[in-house]
Amino acid sequence: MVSIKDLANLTGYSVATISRVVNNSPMVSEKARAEIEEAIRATGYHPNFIGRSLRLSFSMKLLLLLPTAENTFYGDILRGIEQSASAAGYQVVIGVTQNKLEIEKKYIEMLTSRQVDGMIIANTNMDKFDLSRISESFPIVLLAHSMDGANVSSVTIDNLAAAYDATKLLIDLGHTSIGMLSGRYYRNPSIEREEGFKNALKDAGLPLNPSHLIRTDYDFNSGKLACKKLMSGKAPPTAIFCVADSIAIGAERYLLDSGLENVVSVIGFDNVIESEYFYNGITTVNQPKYDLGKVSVDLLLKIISDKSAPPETVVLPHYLVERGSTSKAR
Amino acid sequence: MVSIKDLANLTGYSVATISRVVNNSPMVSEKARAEIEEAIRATGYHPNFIGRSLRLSFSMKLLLLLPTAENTFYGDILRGIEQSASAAGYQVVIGVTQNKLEIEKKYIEMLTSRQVDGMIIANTNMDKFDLSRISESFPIVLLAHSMDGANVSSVTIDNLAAAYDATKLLIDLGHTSIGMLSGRYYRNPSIEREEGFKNALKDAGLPLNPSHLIRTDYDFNSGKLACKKLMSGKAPPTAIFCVADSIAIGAERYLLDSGLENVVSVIGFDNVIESEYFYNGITTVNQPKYDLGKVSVDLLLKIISDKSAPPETVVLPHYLVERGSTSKAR
DNA sequence: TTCCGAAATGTAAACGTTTTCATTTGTTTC
DNA sequence: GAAACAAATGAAAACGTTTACATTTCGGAA
Repeated sequence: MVSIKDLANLTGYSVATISRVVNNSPMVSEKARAEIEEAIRATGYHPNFIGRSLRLSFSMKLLLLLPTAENTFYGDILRGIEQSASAAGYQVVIGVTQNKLEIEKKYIEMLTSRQVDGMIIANTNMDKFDLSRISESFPIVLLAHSMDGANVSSVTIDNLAAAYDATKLLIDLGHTSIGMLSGRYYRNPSIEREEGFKNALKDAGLPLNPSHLIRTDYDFNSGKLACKKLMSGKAPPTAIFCVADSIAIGAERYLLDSGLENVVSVIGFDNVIESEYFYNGITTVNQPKYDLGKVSVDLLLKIISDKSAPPETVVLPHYLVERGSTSKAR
Repeated sequence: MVSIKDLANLTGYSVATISRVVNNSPMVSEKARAEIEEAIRATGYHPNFIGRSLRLSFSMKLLLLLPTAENTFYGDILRGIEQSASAAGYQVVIGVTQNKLEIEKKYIEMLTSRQVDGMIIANTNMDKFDLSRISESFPIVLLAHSMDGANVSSVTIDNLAAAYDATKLLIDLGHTSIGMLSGRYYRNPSIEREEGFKNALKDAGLPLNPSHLIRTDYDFNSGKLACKKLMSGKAPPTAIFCVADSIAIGAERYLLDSGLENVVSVIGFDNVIESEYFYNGITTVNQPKYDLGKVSVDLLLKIISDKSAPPETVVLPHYLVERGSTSKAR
């Protein structure tokens, strides 16, 4: 592989001058520049980024940690992230953890071993202690969720309020028996959304039947099964708040298959593209996905440039999107 | 940041011995190992991967280039890729190009600048010349598509045959007026699928109405609009072959909205999860997504370990999945 | 011509590793 | 106690950059 040293030997200039040409420094004569550029072309030289990173001690790379690549929720987020990152000259690399702590730790090493300058975490299996410790030494930002008691920056919506609003919509439609399909892992943002759900019921003076709260995985099939379980109980609810659109779609699918789609209302969360086109549409809570991504990067870059800045939480607005999956109780 | 040198000063051992401990070399006394490990714990030392990469001249990282992060098609693929890669001790980083050549080139630099050891490309805007040139010097594999005339390895299904089979299914159902929604960018795999489509029509002695072939983007809304256009012509087809499930779902949505779902059959391509649950299901061509990913990595690693190996094309089997979106012509 | 200042170029160290080769230390054998 | 050998350790170079500082070159002014 041809290096700066080879170009130096080839052209008779020193490595310093070659480096200056490569980096467009003005301090080099036209003659030298021309000769060296010609040599670069002739040899097919490419600067070695590893050598550069080592010398400069930063990589201009950001790591985005995703639990899965199968959720369209992250598509828009990623666009926002890439927009902000590339505007600042950073490259984004993505790591998918499959929700496994061990894979997550592998990726964290990219941070600790200086392969990336900072990290955005979309979902973590670590606890608040791990997270706080990492955040002390390295720039990280939590995306679309937060962690109680952890000393770490995050960009999120107000999940509690959003879940409250969603549940309130069902209540306002006249429903009095309302169930919830929540996340299997008992952590944010599921915790907060359960909280908002329960608060809304309480404020309306409605009871929560314990068997009406089921925890499941964030995918279509799990949602379908969980809904089946919910509806097979002895006093099934007439409305269901789902912690994610993927679950809501699974639930609606079950209802459609059972001919219950007009009897039972379903509301989801996230406003992913499928919720728009599935059947008559899934009513849902919109998260500002693009902005969540964009703001995360902005915050991360701020932390990178000022390591001593205290952790900060940014809350972005949410809103309800009413579609065909919700209707008046009858 | 604490380095091996700091540990050397701290413990009194040389950097060589520290390095040996870090890398679990057996050539180090129990005493030294214990002392050094203690120092590592105390200082919170993490090996710097950049320094290591520079010295070793490989990064143990693979780059996966995706056109978008919004297609669930890539979820399974990624799982296959990660499975094979991590089994071999490699890490996978993902770059999303948004289908923009300039972003793609940025990521290609990660290869040429030695930040990754090899690259899997799921979709490219480069031409066969670019691709052949890169493939000459760096390990790359094309995933789920190939490029005619390019001297580059690829792992794919037989797109021509698959499209032929899909079209044949419609023909066997008695349809004689068949349209196609293809990809906007006239390149593989759209080209091959159009070819298979046309061949099937020809073999059945059916004419292709030129206005029945529409090229559009790979997403829901584009599919919906394209279908509308297709059905608004003066002699609309009774069956539609779509180059991707995302398009097929958009098309089926339009048909549902127009009350045509029982009149017009739709077949998609890829067998993504949504095609299973959308309405009565979308008939489609299954691609072995997990295996496509797995085999890509295996092939890439082979190329990495033997740079002089000639490019190779691996063809994996496909099959049809019949669901509710197709029915007998009437 | 000589001198001066600016512009161009070069030297060498540094970033954090790994590893070859040399050296030291420790153990065994006579 | 010396010789022989194995085990443990260390010194130093190398990977490919960038850059502070030193040196050379070049015009122009005196």
